[in-house]
Amino acid sequence: MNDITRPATPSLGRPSDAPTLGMLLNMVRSEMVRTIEAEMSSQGLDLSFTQYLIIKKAQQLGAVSATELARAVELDGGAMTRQLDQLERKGFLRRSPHAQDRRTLSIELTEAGHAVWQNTASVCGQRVTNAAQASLSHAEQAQLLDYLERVLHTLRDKT
Amino acid sequence: MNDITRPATPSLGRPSDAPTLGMLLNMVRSEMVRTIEAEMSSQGLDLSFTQYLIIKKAQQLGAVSATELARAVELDGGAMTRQLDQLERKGFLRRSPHAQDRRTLSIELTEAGHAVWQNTASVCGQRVTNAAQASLSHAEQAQLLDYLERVLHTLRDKT
DNA sequence: GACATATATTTGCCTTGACAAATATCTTTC
DNA sequence: GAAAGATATTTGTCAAGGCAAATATATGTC
Repeated sequence: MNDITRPATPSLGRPSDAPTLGMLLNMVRSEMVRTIEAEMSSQGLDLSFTQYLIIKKAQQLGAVSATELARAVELDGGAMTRQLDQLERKGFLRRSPHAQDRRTLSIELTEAGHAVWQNTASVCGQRVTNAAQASLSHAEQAQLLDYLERVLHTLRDKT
Repeated sequence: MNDITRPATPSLGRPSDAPTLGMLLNMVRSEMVRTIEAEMSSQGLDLSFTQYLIIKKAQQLGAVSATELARAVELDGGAMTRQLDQLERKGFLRRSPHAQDRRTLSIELTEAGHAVWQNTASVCGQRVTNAAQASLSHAEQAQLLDYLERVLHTLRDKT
């Protein structure tokens, strides 16, 4: 019965039940997220992947507004407010009023925030990222990133 | 100030603020999901990406249990129950008792389910997948999938 | 065969993120 | 400079998914 429902595929291509790009992205991403969170947890650091990204970006960008940060990590503004609440409660960042624009916040890592990034979070991220790509040569790793960037731009520009 | 906080990166590597693998996967995946959902919506088909995957898998696998289906699309069992509720309500699939095991359900696409997959959902998925990979040659597309599969297996086996 | 253990499905609870409305504050236009 | 429109943040609401408990049924052990 399977022979009938499965239309003859050109036998040179990939098997018809091989994971497609969307499915694969789904799986690789969630596996990677899980692993990074587990790695941080094993170091006694209780951070979600989203919070990991926020701290990373905050560290890269220095003082930024919530909106800029939200754009940088592709997170909804409302969700960002709540994540900032949590990260502020944990003592990793600080909201201060913006000098020129009273609507805007200036968000910055605290000392504890910088420390947690340098000593733990970035290390966990690096370790997992390296482990994930361990079966690829350096050239292949670069190619993978390049392909993904090209796919991203194609999806955004065209469609 | 930025010059200080940003440690000198080997200038041959990628710029230190270039998106990393995790971030890129995040972005590409969500863009792809959004685009497929938009494509289906434009065809008058109201399906989430998760539901798209469930129908796709159900179509590939024929009659399956909820647990098998859940594993196939990497979805929690509880979440699967609720998705099946919705898809059953929409008339795209059917739950019947399993002949040998009274704990288990046998899940199968209805005629409407098969039709919606063949005529609309799979077409939308194909269109978006192709568009996403349009800037890659066929060889590069195959390589991208291969890299992602290798990354996935590395993450799963090792760590 | 009774009992302990394992598995399938469902349900409740909780957290997260998207979306929209509310509020406060710029910015532009006249 | 007042009104209209744009932008930043917060809050409410909702749907989705993960986890754990509940229930029903199989399976393995003695």
